[in-house]
Amino acid sequence: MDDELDERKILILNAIIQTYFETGEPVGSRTISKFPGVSLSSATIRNEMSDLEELGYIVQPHTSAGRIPSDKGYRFYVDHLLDVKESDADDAKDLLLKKTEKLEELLKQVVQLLAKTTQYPSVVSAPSMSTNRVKFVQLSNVADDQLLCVVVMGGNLVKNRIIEVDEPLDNENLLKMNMLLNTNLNGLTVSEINLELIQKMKIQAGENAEIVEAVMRTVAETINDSDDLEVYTSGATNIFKYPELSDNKQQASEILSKLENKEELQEFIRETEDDEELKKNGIRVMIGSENEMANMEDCSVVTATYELADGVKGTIGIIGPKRMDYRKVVETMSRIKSGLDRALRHSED
Amino acid sequence: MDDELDERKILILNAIIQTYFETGEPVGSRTISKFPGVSLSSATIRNEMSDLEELGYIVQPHTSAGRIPSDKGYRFYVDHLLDVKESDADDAKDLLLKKTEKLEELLKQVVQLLAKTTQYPSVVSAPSMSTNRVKFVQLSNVADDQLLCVVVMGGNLVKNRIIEVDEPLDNENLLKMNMLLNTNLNGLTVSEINLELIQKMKIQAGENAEIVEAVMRTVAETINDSDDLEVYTSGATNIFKYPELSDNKQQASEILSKLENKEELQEFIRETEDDEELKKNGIRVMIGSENEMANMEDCSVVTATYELADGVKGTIGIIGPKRMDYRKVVETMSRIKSGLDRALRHSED
DNA sequence: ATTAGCACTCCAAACAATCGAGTGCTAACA
DNA sequence: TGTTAGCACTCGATTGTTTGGAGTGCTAAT
Repeated sequence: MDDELDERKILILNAIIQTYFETGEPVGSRTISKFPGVSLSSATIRNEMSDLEELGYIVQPHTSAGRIPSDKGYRFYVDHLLDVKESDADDAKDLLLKKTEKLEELLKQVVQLLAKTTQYPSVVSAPSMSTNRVKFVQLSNVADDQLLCVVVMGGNLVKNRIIEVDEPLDNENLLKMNMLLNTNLNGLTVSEINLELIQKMKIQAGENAEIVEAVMRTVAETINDSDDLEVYTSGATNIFKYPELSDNKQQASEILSKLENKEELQEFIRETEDDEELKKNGIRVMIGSENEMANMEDCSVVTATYELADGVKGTIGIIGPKRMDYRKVVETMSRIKSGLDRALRHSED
Repeated sequence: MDDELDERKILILNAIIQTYFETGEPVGSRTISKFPGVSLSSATIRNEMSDLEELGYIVQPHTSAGRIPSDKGYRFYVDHLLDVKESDADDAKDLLLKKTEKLEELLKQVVQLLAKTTQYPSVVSAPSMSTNRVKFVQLSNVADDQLLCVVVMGGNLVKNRIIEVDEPLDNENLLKMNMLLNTNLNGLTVSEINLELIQKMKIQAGENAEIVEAVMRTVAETINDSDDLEVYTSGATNIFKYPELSDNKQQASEILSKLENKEELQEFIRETEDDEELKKNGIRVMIGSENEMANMEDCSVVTATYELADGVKGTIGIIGPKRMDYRKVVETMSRIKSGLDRALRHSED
């Protein structure tokens, strides 16, 4: 794929993209001829541009307009022309991720930081539960007919639920129950907690098996509960900074809706996790219609995956116009990703 | 204030507002002359309109255009012309508020329901903590150097936090601590938990007072923690349905930003809670610049307060264009408010 | 007191004219 | 042979002009 472009075409393509990034306007041959490093007449450039267009790297919105990069052009830029500064380890000190113990709070901070730094709408998904392991379970009597069930998962993700019961459990039984729950559930992943296991535990429970079963089922539910599988967003209104996304009300509305619809967003961002067409530093760039989501042709999406514990992954991402400062975005994401990884590893010890 | 408008002026004002609600266009005298119930010539109407304008109930965008209601006009409409059907008690069955035990989930459902029903951006604030009372506190060992602190407040609002400790607490001390915490904190409001109290508890703690103090402080922090004071929003993108709010990108962006900025939103929505200029059914309508917030001149805000327990209040609200279906909104809010009140009262028993 | 009639205003939409940035092509040039 | 100057041409954007119509205020008749 490289060989279809000679040195000079690459130079010009780069100049076009750089200029377009700055102005957002189609760029013409004369502009390029004045671009630093290019010393060719506009006529020559026109010829080269004509070739580049034929090869599909740039397009003309209409005759007698300048050229803008096509998705293929952007792709080439991202793959070959973008030199990302490796993030200094020390560099991450400006991250200022407060040592909060709650994952939710941490992620909220991260998404805000991401949005503020990049100036693009940002998304952070909480790590998927499916491979996360139970660390601690506890039932407590909080009222006569209410039990509080608290579950701590890896990464100190805390889930809780109030369970209504018909008759109160006395302290002795509660203690037994807690023992039973912890011995059986500790270290298990969500998917390993199934009816079969509950059945097994019920038998172990002995005497008050009935209550046990009901409670157990709710505990399992609580752990499986994906309501907490939050997606955090921030800076959605940044799209108004980019006319190509917000001039068209229809489109602006679509994008904002997508950002508001957590379920869809979750699903979408998840898809990118295991995809292995990753770019350097584990950061994935999707340009325009490479993203198969509807109404997203004019957007690029950059995502990165962070890891909480072995296999427990979450994603951070931004959505912006195709004319995006990819370098800054990739560098920022890379920094934040590693900051996050570090913060999580720390809290994991 | 009533007496400055005679029967006929009211009739015409009403016709203007009704028509304007439908069309969104300035309405002229001829249109009104054909309005059901009005049998006057356009010329007569013009005279009346001229008076209404002088009195400030309607305005003319420019000479030779029709009239639109002013804030004062809307206010009159809302105060005197709007007959709200009292919400049938049974009527609320369509509410379908699932009996979720977690307040957060309930509120998320409510805000979505509100947005879906009204088609306006909706906001629901979690009840203010300040007057809420501690119901149950528990510390547990979750790892060698980590304690889990769980606090259940009125309305089953659960807060939790991981506390890092230098040395583990043995079971006996943990038990003592839990006793201490519950005896001292139970039934207290957030504001009653202060340094003085902590000091008192420290003395009671006896031997391992040091750890106790540190932990206690964190517990107090956890309870006071207002991070959980969530505001839920839904349907923000509905503003695109109303050209008067979204045609101007600047304004659209402002409104959406406000909806995204939870802190500001929280503060704003709180202000309306204790204000006693309430309308029928405890629902408050703010029209245009009655709301002193910047960039909200073209919006109306309708809020209602729900009550969790004695004095523990939260707010639900919608933001829409001044040309809003006030009747439907007020009725919907009224229904949802009472549905919510009922659901909460139930979970409180 | 009401209304028909009329002159007047002013926005919005349609249309026309102009400008200029940019192109492709050709012919001259190093 | 690759580069460049020059030129005719295209086409969107901008600006100005015209026109139509909805609406008003005022006056005079009922």
